[in-house]
Amino acid sequence: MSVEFDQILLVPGYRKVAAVIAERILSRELREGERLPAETELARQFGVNRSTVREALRELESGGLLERRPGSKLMTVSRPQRRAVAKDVSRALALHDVTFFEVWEALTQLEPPMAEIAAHKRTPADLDALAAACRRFAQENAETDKAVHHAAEFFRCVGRGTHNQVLGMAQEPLLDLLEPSLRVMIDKVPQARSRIAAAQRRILDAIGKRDAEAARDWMARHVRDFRKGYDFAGIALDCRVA
Amino acid sequence: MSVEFDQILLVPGYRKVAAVIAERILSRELREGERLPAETELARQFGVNRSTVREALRELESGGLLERRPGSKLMTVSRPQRRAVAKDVSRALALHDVTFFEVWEALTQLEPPMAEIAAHKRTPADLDALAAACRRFAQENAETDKAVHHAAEFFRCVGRGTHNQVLGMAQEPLLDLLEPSLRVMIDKVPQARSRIAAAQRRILDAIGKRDAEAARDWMARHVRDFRKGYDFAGIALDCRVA
DNA sequence: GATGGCCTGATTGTCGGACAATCATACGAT
DNA sequence: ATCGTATGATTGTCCGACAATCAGGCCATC
Repeated sequence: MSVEFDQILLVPGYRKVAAVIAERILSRELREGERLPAETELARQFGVNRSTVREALRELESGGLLERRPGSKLMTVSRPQRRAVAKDVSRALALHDVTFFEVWEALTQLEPPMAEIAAHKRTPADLDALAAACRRFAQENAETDKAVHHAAEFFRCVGRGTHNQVLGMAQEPLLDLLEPSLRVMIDKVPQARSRIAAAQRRILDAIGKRDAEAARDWMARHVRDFRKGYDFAGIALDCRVA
Repeated sequence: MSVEFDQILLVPGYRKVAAVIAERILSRELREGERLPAETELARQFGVNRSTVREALRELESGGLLERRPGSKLMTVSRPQRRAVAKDVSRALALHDVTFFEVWEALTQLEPPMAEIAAHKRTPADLDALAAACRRFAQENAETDKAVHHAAEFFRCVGRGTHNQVLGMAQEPLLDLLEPSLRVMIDKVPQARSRIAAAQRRILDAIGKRDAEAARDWMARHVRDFRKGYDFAGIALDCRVA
């Protein structure tokens, strides 16, 4: 029988400092918007050098737990912004060689239920936002970039209509990853713009009438249409996104 | 008419350095596992001080683009690990006061389709893993912590069975957020363990037989059961997760 | 030949101090 | 009341330093 030892792990100071501050934020002992002490003061309190504190701050900053309000020096506690987190997720997925198919498949599973829920839970304000997004896509779709952006924005409005942050957060990286392929597709498929606009109107209408079933169905068609667009544009589905 | 100027933004050096290195990694110019030059060398190349380089490295490290293999000094390029990214997501959601209901609702929408896809795409190896997870839950469910962990692990196995990284990544934060409530529930509801075990067996069976419809249905029931468990255990659904 | 000890150089983690640029604030002049 | 200025605080960046650890080579011992 052999003697076994656990691996001893020595955590560097900057990570300990970051962990302590992060814990304070997670436990809501430090509230959002609260200003952190100056670096020298933190260094004094933790009993480490300012350089060490700064490295810890960089870690927390990139994690979105701290931010600096524009034109201010002191760091303030903040909740990670959805967009920023989503960006990290899509970056990670891209590096893991996610394919167009995987993104599309996830869309087919995620978006229809979201439309259904939005039909139930949307407020008048949500509906206004959705209508505005639909209008914007119909009117400003000449430039490919704008068209793509507005198409994604429509999905986001549906997401907000669900009043479910978890679903909204799950959707966000999908849209990031969808964009590049959507750009190619809209460019190459002449009828793409009109078909997207038509689908958006149907979905908007269904959500407006609180017709959950119709919202789900039209959203399902809308997403299925993307796949046809891929085929038509000659985008290989097993090709990685980035 | 007033003259307007765009806000000028001065990006600190450590962020520029981080951005340049990140771009190299994203563009796959730097490949996974490749070792980064030493800090002094990087400082020389970028023409900045080593402290500045170090702050940039902390940013990339916490983003998962760099890591240090245990027992090594040089940093190596790495792809962000799914678990780490998911942890960031669930942390963000928790800070945004996500409720049990939102998590549960997302589960109801996400898991059944995943079971359906897994029934189609699972390999024999996936099935083995799923069966093992099912067995582990059935056998080691005395300690609440183990039971919770194994229940989550079963979901993860289903996720892997979909062979869709996007869905897998969407699922992961849900499981993180589910755990605390599941812990309370399993503790307070006597029949929870047996019901979960039964549902797992049904799902496993359906996926094994490639019966997509049954897999979806049983997964839907499985998740719906959680809600009953919440009610039974007296967990308020509109209560925030953390 | 394999093992272990020892030396040397490279690298990181941490420290202390320094300084210019910017921010916050109060004070005073117009 | 508005503007300019002085003053102190804070950050971004730099320099230099040192202990601890890692990597690799050399050598003695078994």
